[in-house]
Amino acid sequence: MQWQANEIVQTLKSKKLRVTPQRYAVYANLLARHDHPTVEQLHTDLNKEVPTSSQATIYAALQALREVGLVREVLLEEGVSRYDANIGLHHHFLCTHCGAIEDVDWEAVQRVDFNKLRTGLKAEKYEVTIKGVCDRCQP
Amino acid sequence: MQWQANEIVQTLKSKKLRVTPQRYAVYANLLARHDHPTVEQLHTDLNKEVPTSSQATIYAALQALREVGLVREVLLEEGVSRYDANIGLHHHFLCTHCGAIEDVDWEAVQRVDFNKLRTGLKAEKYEVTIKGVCDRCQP
DNA sequence: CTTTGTGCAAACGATTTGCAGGATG
DNA sequence: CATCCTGCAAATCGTTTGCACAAAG
Repeated sequence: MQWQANEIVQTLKSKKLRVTPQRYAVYANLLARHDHPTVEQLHTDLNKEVPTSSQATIYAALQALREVGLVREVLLEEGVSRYDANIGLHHHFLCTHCGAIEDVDWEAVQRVDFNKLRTGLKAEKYEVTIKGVCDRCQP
Repeated sequence: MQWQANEIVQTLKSKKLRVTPQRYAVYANLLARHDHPTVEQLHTDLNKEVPTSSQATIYAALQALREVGLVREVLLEEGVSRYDANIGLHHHFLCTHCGAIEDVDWEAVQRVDFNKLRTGLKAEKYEVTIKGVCDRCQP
């Protein structure tokens, strides 16, 4: 998926978010990568060439983006919050060896039914987390 | 599942863990409840009547229990580590309204196959996280 | 008695907050 | 030009660590 600057700006505006360079940078970066970076990774990456955003601002940007549903938080490992601009339904694969996280297409996993979920629980959505070993970590 | 003091002691010994009152208390408490408490909840609960364990000790106990596989960490919500002495395979239900977490029997969910997992990924295990509303939070 | 665990307090790291100045619409 | 954002530094919160003493086997 390739995104153009203009689309990104329009998307932000459509959510009534002010388009600041920092916010744009955070969102564009998240759209461009697929490894669910942490705040620290974002911070390092964004400031690689030229300083663009402080940590606090990245946190604020992520929060704003999360509130309007453009970004989601991914919690798979202890003590690490990762962020994902892939909003569509998908599952996750976590390499237990190197910690890499990868999106898994929704269609790559059969649809799950909850046969005997206790009555009283109203399920709304679900997600499958698959753990295993990625190719780079295999013998 | 009702556990007797002796079983608990034997289980700990079988894992070569020294049986201290604090460790025993943490593990017995986790076995007795099913709400995946946080460290803070454990700390409060254990010291309700009589002070038994400091926070640091609870952390240490949980780590020891986790290393031998008697306890697992459950990560479903932001910034909260929960602990679970239910070691068997099971899924989780998370109430999006009140945050309650509930175990879901492995058999309550059909078995999941990964039809088109990218070649190169070797899946070892999986878990389904279901989000929705529990009965206490329904209108 | 040797080894390991406990508890306190200090240290730590990720995230949040207060606030003054700056940019956006 | 009113509103919202940024960046800095200080504050906060969960978790970890160092160390002296105590307990387990």
